This record gives sequence, structure tokens and C-alpha cells, in this order.
Amino acid sequence: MSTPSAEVFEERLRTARESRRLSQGALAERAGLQPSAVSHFETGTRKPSFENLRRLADALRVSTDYLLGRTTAMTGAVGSADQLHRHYSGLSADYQEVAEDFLKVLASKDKGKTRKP
Amino acid sequence: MSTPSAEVFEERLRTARESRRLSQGALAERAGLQPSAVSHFETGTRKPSFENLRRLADALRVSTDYLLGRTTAMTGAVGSADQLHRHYSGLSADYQEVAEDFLKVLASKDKGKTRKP
DNA sequence: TTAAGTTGTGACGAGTTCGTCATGGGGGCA
DNA sequence: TGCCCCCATGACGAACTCGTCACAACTTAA
Repeated sequence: MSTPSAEVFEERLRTARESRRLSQGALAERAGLQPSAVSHFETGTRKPSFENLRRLADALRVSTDYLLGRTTAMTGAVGSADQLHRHYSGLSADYQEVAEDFLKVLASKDKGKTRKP
Repeated sequence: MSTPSAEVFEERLRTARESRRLSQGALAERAGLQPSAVSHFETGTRKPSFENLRRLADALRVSTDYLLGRTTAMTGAVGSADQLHRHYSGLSADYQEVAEDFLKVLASKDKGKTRKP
């Protein structure tokens, strides 16, 4: 569907690990896993379980949403439109969709005037 | 460390689902799962796999970090909320106000819906 | 050269989740 | 009353991950 990020995880795990200059073995030790497990994850032959996903994110200090490919930011934390988001997150699922559609329309209408991505 | 999120997930999944006024069956349909699977997750007899965790967070539009108990904030600037924010931040100031007002109205309308209309 | 470290890959038994289905109890509504 | 939805729970085989171990290929250092 909207989330094709099946292989994104493998790449993000490796990227996060390398950016922290950790070997697979070192990460495995921090996360309490087997070195081979980390290799399996990065090569895509296995996918981590509920528990180990949290351990990996913990050891690497990244968000699980980043590892899962649900966000582009390692840390998250938007900051700006917080109020908007607070209202949005309290809505029922149906109304959330309404809100999304509304903002899409608003964005497309606005595009003719100002150009600022 | 040790034992935070053994039961945290179950509660947060249920909380997130109920706050969006979705039945287990409705959530299951959105996430492409079996209704019984959702029940198993909320009662703790099963834990979701890598793939299904992402589906649940996707359908509920919460961060996986929240579901996993890694953060106290349900809002993580994630998934469709991320999209929402992207649309929002691209708007002109006038339209941003319109968007906020619309969300407020939506929120207040939604509040009266604790029961069936 | 030898030695150590890193990474990839495969295999094993054990445990878990998968989807599917059936069952039972409870609540709301015509 | 009957009907439908909600939720919990269990069973089934299939598929998967688990931890552990072994081994090959490669790089780097002594």
C-alpha cells in the first residue's frame, strides 16, 4: 500500500550502525544479540522480532519509526505545527482522513500563489 | 531497563484504538489483519511481528515508538501525520489558520461521538 | 607470512507468530 | 424474541525468528 518500505529497514539499520562507527559485533553486544543476527538483518535474510527491534533502536539511539522507514528523520520531533498535530491525533480515524483530504486540497489550492516547499 | 514494555504495548494499542473509536474488527481491516489477531495483541497472548507492528502503527497513525513504549508521546511526527505536517508547513499563513480552525471544529464535532448518533 | 577482526552464509532444534476457523458470552436494536 | 456486532479464546498447520555454532572470504596489522 502506501508503505513499500520492506527493504528500507535493512539499509537504515546499516546506515545507523556505520554512522556510529560500530561493527556488527559491537552493535550485537550492545543490543544483546548475536553478531550473525545483525548480519542477517542487514542482508535481509531475517527480520527482527518485536523485542529485538526495540533493542536495536535502543542500542543505536534512533527511533523505531526511522528503522521501519516510517519517517525520514532519525529523531522525529517536529516541533512546529504542534497544536495542529495535537488536534489531529485526538481525532477518530474517520475524521483523520477528512482532515488529511482537507489539507491536501488546501495545499493544492495554495500552490498557485506562493512557492515554498 | 529490564521490563518496561512487556505490557505497555498491549495497553497502548488498545488506548490508541479506542481513542480513534475503532472496533478491533475495524482496525484489523485497516491493517490487513485478522480481528482475532488484534484481540491477541491487546490481551497479550501474542506480540506482533516486524511487519504487523508497522501495519498497526500505520492504521492507527501513531508512532511505533509509542506502541513499543519507547516514548510517552503518542504523536511522533510519523506516517500520515508527517504528510499532514508537510502539507501544512507548505501553506501560506492565512491557509494555516484556516487549517487550524478546521481541525479545531473537527475535534469538537468528534467529541460528541462517544456513543452512537 | 601469521594473526586478528569483520562480514556473509548456512544449518540445527526450539520457540513463536502467522492466517484461518470455530466457539462462547455479552450488548444493542428491531 | 431473533439478529448482528463486539470481544475473548482456543486449536490447527505453515512459516518464521530465536540463539548457537561453524565456516569461508576478505581486510588490516604485526
